[in-house]
Amino acid sequence: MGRAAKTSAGAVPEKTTRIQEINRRLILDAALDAFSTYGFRGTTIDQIAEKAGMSKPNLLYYFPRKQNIYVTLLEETLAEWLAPLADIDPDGDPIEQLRKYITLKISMSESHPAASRLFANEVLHGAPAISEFLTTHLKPLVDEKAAVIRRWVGEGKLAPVDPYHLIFMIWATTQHYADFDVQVRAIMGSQVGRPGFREQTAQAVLSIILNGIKPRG
Amino acid sequence: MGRAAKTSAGAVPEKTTRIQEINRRLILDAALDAFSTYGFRGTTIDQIAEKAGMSKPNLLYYFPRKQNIYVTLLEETLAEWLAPLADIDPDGDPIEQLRKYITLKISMSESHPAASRLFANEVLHGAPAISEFLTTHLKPLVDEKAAVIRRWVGEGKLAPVDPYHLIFMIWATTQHYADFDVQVRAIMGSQVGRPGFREQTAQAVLSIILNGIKPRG
DNA sequence: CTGCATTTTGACCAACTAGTCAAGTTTTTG
DNA sequence: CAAAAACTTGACTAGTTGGTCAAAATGCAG
Repeated sequence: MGRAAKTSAGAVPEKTTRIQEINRRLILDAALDAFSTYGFRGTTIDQIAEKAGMSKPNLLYYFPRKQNIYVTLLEETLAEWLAPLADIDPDGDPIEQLRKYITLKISMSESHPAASRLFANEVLHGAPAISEFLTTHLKPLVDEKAAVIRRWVGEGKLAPVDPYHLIFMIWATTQHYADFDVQVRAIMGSQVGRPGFREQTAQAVLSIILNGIKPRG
Repeated sequence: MGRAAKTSAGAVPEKTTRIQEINRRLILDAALDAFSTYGFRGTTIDQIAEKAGMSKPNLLYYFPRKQNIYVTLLEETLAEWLAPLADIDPDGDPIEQLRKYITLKISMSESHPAASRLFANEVLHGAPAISEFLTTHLKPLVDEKAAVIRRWVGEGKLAPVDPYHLIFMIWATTQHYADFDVQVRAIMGSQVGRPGFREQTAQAVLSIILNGIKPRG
């Protein structure tokens, strides 16, 4: 499931024209919006086509299957999503590195909420299109960084904590603000939109997690 | 959207027969399974009927609309889901109360993962069926408990922390294990099924959060 | 400006799906 | 045990939706 023959970086790139570039982008942007809101099944090709400002057959000229659009979006998102984790420097100061990581994740959650929801929805439904990616790309990267964190713990630079659960906690907490936005808004009301809300969030999250993993006498 | 005329506790209860009780339960159990896996749009009435072991018209005899099943499930889930929060004792020991709350939430996430995913999916898609519930029931309860936590902070029994963000962090972290189960399994592999995994999870989560909010000298 | 390649779309179709209906079967009740 | 009430279902319908197709419009290289 989820093989994107035409769109993946397979074999011959086939020259892309100017029009192709523009229209693919229009479609992908419209589709991200729709998929992240209504899910894969809940989104119709007509919806995407209308948002993208073109006819359905025209859209299908660029992406012959609905699945293709979806998979392309996930592929585009995943690399970007993982970059901050990869950037954790094993030789840096542990608390500082994790502070940077958490801050970046919260920032991404605010600037790309649709991407976060697209991914959340996919995983929530069993990751049919990306389960392979999870084991072949995500797991190795997490294993690598978990080893770094474990070393930091061994060196007494962090309180004894399971690195995997720490990473999950960071993911869960930061993505929560994008994925459960409606709930956050229902509870915190107008505060959410206000400038400085992200800083306040970052401050609270950092305060709890960083104090929670600081080495203890 | 989402008025469940026949199934809500509205007006006359109308005597329910033995058969009704059995079949409604069969339907709801089958539907929870399906909705939590495939989402509302991704689930067909035929699917639910087959899982429940009855014909589609028969299912529709008990729940005239697909929406009714969905809303009934959400209503059933929400009350149960909120109970642990309501149980936080304002007169208890802060750390102990929060330990109990987190432990209970992790336990629920493991024992009712489908319910957690049903709810996550609903909120992720903008909570069309329960946005009213969020503001009329959830918000007041959270406000109440947030006030308690704020008082604890004021009394120096907890480190200065925003109560709302603390609650969000607890929700996000505990529900993560149900909602992102596939991802957790892809990364932690066989460990997840093993006995004692829940205890290990609880230990890690409690360690970070409780140390993160312990009053600091 | 001409001929070929690319792009665009109206009209259409087959598959699917929520919900209906009338006619049967089973259960309950007096 | 007979009549009424409750339950069950095969066959059907109307609406939706992913995808096709052939023909028209547009862009572009020489």
